[in-house]
Amino acid sequence: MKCLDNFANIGKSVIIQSLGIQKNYTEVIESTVETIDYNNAACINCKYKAVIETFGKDSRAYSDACSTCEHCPHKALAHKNVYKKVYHNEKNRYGYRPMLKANAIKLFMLLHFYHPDSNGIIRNLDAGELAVNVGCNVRTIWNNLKTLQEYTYISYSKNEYGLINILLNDYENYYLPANKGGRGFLVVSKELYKRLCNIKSLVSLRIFIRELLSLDAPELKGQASVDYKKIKEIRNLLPAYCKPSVIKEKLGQESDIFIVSFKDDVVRFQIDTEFIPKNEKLRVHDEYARTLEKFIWEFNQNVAYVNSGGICPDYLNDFFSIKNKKSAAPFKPMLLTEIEIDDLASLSVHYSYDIVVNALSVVYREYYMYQKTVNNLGGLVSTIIRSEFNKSKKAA
DNA sequence: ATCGGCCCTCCAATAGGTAC
DNA sequence: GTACCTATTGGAGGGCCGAT
Repeated sequence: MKCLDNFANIGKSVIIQSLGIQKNYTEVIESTVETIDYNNAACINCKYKAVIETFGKDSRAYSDACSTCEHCPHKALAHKNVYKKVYHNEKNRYGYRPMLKANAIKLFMLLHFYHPDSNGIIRNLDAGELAVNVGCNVRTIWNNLKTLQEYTYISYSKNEYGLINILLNDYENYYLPANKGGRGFLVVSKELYKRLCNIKSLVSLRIFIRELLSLDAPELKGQASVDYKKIKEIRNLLPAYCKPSVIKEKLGQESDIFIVSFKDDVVRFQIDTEFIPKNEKLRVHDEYARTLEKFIWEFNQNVAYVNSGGICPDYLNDFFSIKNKKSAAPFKPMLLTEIEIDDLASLSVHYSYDIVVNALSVVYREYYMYQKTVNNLGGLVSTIIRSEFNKSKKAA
């Protein structure tokens, strides 16, 4: 029985594709800005007011007058409401793949818990075990693997022992920064996943996972536990047959993730505090800190062994590389402070654990091996990560 | 391979909203 | 009020999906 990770990172783009792309819609965002009030007594006979009223906005006179007014001691400010129309087109933003059925969604999410490597490859999965975790028949697993491959979510093959090897097609994009086309990822704990698996209806699953994404939106900083949605907004996320009555019926069913209530055409979602995205991230942070400590400890255990000619285990290859041997200096242990571990754990939540450990190996080879002091390990590691992203973009 | 159930489409009836 | 249009609802039925 392969062990599931306690947490999985799942790309937001692929989640949204699997749930179905939202219909295009426009949103009017209202905000207030402070502007200079020219009805103010001091302005009435002012030259600059006259200039602003007379000259075009692209003229020199106009812009000079504006900057004069900006610094005028007599100016009075007024609040003005501005409306901005924002167009939403998810197909452009997230890309398109055919949407999935409930068991396919569950299977796809489950795969992320089998610690894919940095290329998104997972080896030697047992179909029967997947079936137990999804809560379906083995044949359903095989059928859905086929579907997932057909829809280009994954590639897979069966080896001579009947075990499955998987490639998560978009995995590398999950961790790209926004300016490189990354759309971020959702942190899902094993416990949350299990509860999602308890949701039988496809419509409910779509609504609730969308709600998890909403609560993870950057403007909420992932802290909110309550969200309101109009039935109409929910309809936009669903196939056309999902009339308000259908939605209400599906949301009426028990859920152990959200408490749902209605008022007129507004639905109130309240998430179990345990599963607030922010809390999921706090817990995964603690887990990464523990894992890093263990990693450093194991690493140091290997230093003496490798120095005396022992062969290092595969997962430490990046640290004990042949390149280092040429320097003839013996390998040195790594001693990290609690704060440094904490910083690295935070970066792992942001960029993924593997990427951080890989960057740490760069620090080891280029700094620690030469006894160079590192004042701000977190800063250095994130600089290395960002430059890696830039490199990979040039290569592509 | 087959069968049942659920997802989804289609359609008609009704309710609600707006212009005259 | 009437005419017209849109939104919503419920139901019938097709067909695909998932389970055996």
